[in-house]
Amino acid sequence: MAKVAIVEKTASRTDYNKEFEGAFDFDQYQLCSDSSIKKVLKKDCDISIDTNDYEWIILIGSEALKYFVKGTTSVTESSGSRVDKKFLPVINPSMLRFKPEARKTWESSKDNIIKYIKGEIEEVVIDESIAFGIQDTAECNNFIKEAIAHEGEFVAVDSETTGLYPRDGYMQGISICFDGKRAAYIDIECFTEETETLLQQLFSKKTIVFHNAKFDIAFLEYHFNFKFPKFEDTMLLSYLINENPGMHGLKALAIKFTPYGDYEKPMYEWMDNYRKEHGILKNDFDWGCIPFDVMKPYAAMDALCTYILFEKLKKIKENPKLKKVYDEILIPGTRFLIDTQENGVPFNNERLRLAQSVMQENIDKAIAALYKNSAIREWEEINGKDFNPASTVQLRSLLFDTLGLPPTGKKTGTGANSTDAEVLEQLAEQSNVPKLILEIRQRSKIKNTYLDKIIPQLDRDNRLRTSFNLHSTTSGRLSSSGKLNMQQLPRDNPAVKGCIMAAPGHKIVAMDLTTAEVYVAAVLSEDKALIKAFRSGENFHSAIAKTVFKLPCTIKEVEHLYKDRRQAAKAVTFGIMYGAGPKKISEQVTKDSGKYFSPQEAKEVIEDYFKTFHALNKWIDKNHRYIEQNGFIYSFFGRKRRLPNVKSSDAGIKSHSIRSGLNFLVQSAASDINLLGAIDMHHYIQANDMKSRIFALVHDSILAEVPEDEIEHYSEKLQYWIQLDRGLIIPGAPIGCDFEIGDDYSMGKFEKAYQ
DNA sequence: TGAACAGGCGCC
DNA sequence: AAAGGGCGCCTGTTCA
Repeated sequence: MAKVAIVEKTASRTDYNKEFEGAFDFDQYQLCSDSSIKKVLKKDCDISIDTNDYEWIILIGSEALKYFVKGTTSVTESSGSRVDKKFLPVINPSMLRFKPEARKTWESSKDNIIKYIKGEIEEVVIDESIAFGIQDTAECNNFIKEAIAHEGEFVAVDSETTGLYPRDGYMQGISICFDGKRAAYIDIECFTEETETLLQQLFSKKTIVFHNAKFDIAFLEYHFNFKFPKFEDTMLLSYLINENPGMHGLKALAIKFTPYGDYEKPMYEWMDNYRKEHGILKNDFDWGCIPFDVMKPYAAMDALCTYILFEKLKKIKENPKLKKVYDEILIPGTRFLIDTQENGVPFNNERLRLAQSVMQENIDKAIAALYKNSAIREWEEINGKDFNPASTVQLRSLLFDTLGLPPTGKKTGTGANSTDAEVLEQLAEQSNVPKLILEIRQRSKIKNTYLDKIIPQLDRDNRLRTSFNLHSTTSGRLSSSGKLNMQQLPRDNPAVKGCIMAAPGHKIVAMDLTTAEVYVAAVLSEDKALIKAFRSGENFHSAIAKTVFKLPCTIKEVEHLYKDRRQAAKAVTFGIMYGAGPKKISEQVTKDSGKYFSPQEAKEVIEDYFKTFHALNKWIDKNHRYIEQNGFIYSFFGRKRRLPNVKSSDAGIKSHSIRSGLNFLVQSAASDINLLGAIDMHHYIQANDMKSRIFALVHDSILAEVPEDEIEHYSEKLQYWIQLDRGLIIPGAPIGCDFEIGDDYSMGKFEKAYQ
């Protein structure tokens, strides 16, 4: 019998003692990385066990993993898989009480570990017979010919590049696997015209499987002009299986679904050594400097694993709803986003620089004003260093110690006195410091996060090409990241939006859906009163306020006669979509209206609201029950939201899950209306050879640069595709589309503010 | 030096 | 009894 040790950090051993009972003999060790705890529990601590004494060492929880296997962080990633020959990391079973969703991971990890120890899992060796390199043209072309001739329908392809965006790097090589048994990494250097012809034949004949197709196709199109009529994406399949972000990387999936585990580790070790030898910081590492021979096994393994993953993950397509999401949203969405990203966001360099210097001046002025307050110098003398307004720790001590302002009672997550915007506004009456800090924060945010970041990343044509992601939200919304998150540009301050300018002869056309999520709720709940509000064609929140409060005026008059009532109705409408309670709604209304609105008043309005929208209330209750009973729910367009935590014994976690599930129903369908409309419009643009270019999506809006003579055509067709009856529609009252058209995305506000 | 966390804040 | 959903990214701080 193998000699096994178990190492853990906490002292709760009962869980796994029971789980592993009888499977094998094992010794236990407690790991204490925290020195203060270590002293107290000295007797239990034995972190200096000799690993040579054991054939296997089970590591419970991330602390234990980190201690023995350097460079690892996430235990969920490798739970149940062998690491570094003899270590078997596994998630801590004590978390199951609070996180029942981890039950599956625990069970399969446990089974795996037992198999390893009983010798039922054989070690796989990665060598030339399965992962090899090609640097010779003839050999390369023969291999591609072999791939073309192979009977299989699928070919996995992966590319190695020196950058994340096609214009920021070049291609080093591509890996191909056509039988799931072996894969080749081909050096780009050996490509000839014939190679490219053969590759295009391959890409045209077969269905090409990528892991993150958006990335590979963008590179392969930009650098070679290859076309991919049929492709699949293992990352998107993984997303269908588990919509929670974070575990869709090839590495994590290979560990989970292939026998090859963390095969790239030696390459990262090579990189670490190389950086150490040459004194290169992590961020400055150039992927181009990895020699072909170092890269080849790992690059080839990427294609091999992608192939294996596809064979396993494609089973999710047996679920007809998810298959539909994949075929009709995710794959067409990939194609659409490649083009949208390639179009890029048109920036005006001069405006960016102007805005940048204006922001810097404002910051300098505010800092100068700040130093006129003697408290700052006092603080600096006490602490012996310069005051940094960006440090919350320093600000906290300045406000509450040096200045002696009374804390508002609002705390941060860790129990310290908060210094957020709300607190600073409250404190502004007693000192000029909070106001100045707010000003510095606001301008610095705009400068640091947007202007400073955009300028150096512009492409030669002054366009910014950033990423939109299909796989990183639980609701099916897109996310945006990379060079710039296009979904969080300041809305009211024109400094950034004003820098997005259409080329001469073009306009920026921004289409917004109006109250999309409420529209979805109205359709799904079939609430007659809510539907009537949409049918009225009048301002939605005014119509709602009139109905809820039975206001004795026309809908148009609500806006100025009953402003407060309208505000309350609006807050409740949105609050309900998020599952907010009276407390939150009272805070929201107080904030919006500037007048105190008590939780009791909020409670009464909510009651009135549900009395008016009775069917909506019933629909919400019905779905709450469904979510609680089943632990998952499907959206109108077939997306699935898994919520295993509805079974949690923690009431907070449980109710959070139920709120998420309900919000998912409206958020998901609303954003899919927008995405499907954009995809269809994009196809229409291509089919009709229009010159309009969609360059960004923001959840329920679509941004495009449109030639002046196409504006009417574009707007009319976009509205058509958005309002198309996809089954989610109020007959006679399609979802509202607002159009804004201007030379820049601030719609002229930039000029007024800065020029 | 790098990673993780904390606090904060931008958007829909 | 109380309960706001979904994101990404900045700077500062702390610790290994």
